[in-house]
Amino acid sequence: MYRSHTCGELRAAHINTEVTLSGWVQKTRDKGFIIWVDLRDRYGITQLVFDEERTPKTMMEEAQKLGREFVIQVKGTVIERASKNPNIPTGDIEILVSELTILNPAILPPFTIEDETDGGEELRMKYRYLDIRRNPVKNNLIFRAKVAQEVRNYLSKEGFIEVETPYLIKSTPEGARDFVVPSRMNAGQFYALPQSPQTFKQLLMVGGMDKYFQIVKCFRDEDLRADRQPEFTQIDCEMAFVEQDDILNAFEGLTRHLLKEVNGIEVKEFPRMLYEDALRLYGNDKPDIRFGMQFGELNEVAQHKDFGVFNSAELVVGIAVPGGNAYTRKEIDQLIDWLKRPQIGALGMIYVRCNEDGTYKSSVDKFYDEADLAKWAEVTGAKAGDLICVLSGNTNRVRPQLSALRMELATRLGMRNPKEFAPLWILDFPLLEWDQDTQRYHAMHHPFTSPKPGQLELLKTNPGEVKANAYDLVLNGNEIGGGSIRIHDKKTQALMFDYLGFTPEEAKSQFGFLMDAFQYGAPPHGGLAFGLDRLVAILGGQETIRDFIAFPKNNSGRDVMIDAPAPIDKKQLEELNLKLEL
RNA sequence: GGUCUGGUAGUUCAGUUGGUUAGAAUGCCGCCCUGUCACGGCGGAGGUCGCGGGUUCGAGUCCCGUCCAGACCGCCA
Repeated sequence: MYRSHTCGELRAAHINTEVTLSGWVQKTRDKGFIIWVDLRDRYGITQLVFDEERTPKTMMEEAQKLGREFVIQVKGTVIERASKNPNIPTGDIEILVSELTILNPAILPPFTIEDETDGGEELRMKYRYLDIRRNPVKNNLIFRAKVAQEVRNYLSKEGFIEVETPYLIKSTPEGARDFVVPSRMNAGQFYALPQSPQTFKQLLMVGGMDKYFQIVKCFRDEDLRADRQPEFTQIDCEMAFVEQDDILNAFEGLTRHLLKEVNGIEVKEFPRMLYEDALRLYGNDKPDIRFGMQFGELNEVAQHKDFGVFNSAELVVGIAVPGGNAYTRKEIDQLIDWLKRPQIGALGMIYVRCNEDGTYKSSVDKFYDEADLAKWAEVTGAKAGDLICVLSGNTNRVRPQLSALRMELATRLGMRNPKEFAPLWILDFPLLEWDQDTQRYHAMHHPFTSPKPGQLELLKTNPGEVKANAYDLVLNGNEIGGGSIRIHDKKTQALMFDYLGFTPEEAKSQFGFLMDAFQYGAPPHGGLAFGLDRLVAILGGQETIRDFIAFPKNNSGRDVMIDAPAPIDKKQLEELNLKLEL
């Protein structure tokens, strides 16, 4: 028996108990006459004690040699500490060791195994197994397991069946780049790893599994971000015989369950906002509504004077920054520089100071008088002491720019409290999106999304106007889930592929199996998928998803621990009928 | 594909206008220490300044190239 207790559970009540503990040496404090060893495992830290009076000399010497991260086993007696440590749960007791076994010595770790480690990102990833011993990472993984467990609890209770779908599937040109796997038995042919189990879950609906879910890995061969990994996990869900409201209610229920069970927070009914309103009021389709600073469109109150910049703009729009009047000229200039960086790309910014005495001072006083500026303040909701920031130009460019400014300022003002949760449904996404590169429409969500009832005809005349039965769940400015009511009849699906520029042959070869299935009695269905990594990070109050993934990839898509990807040898290439040209 | 930031001791970082022997903290090693828990004290070891080239009497420092890491834009149905 390696252990009778964990390193986190012994208390004053256990005093005089004989125990066996195993774990890692966190730290030794050698005072000469007495040696303390902090023994650590997943559950906590328990202090071991060796001293001149009570410990045999040979064991004393052995204890002196213990190094950080040695794996040891001890037998001993729980005793009361002479001086207690109120900072840890086991701080009232210590173990007077009677037997010490070194199960495995350890070389020095390249960084300290502590909450505030001295290790940089790269080292931590290379020695991820050491990083996982640290509380912040360990707790994140435990937190993730808790979320996944609660997802299963809730959905199972609601009658959902977890079904696994294949990872080796077929490449399709729509959407993200596929990860591709060569087939040895079928020379010159390739599987693709799924970007999502989309078509399979729809086929499960045709198969009569009317409530399906799966916690599943998905793969997209695109560049990474702090919140984007090439392989990531979705909570993938689908239901048959449902309308949009049924789906929204079902997964609002799941989200509310998670917030309650995981974060201990009760949230009221989630607000619902139309896509076009989100763009108009917040400049993007995933607004953070923990704070205000809504957009005020100023065309009507700013395009009647001789200011050419505004007059020629498609959109003049501003936000009121609470307390922003306190910014110095220099700070405002820095803000403008921030906006002008290529990543944001704004051409400039007009600002209005809302003085405490009710007067206004703007960077465009030459063109606008107090009455004009008062109207701007009214439209943007600016109060005395605020700063109105105004951008103008092409609507599709200005909205994201002002949105970036809104988020940046809210972050600086501490208005994005990670302990606060503001979920929000975004509804009625456009079905199609114009793609400049290919000069055609492509599906904004995916090609299986159904148009709003009665809008099919509009596809022929105004494709960009067609709204979809598509919805996103947004939490604190992050898209945590998205889905749609699907097309479930062959005719409509064929029509969609046609509008998306597929020839009937292409549609048949790529998605024939789906359209075939639709002929055999496909029920109306729809669903949604949550990004689990991101959801867990947000529920955990953090920005980056990497520390909620046990073994994440770095910025270049590499696993620096196992050093993957890596070349394969000639024999493997030959078996796969592959030749490299490098 | 692009923009920006960084790469100096095991680790995290500092290093001035280019100028003698490249520093600090922490970790590590040794000795000491009668209740530590961020233990303390004394001493010690530890460096291809990412790599390659250039400018210069002289380069960690300036220039060019390159590699690596991070953040972002494009991309992510």
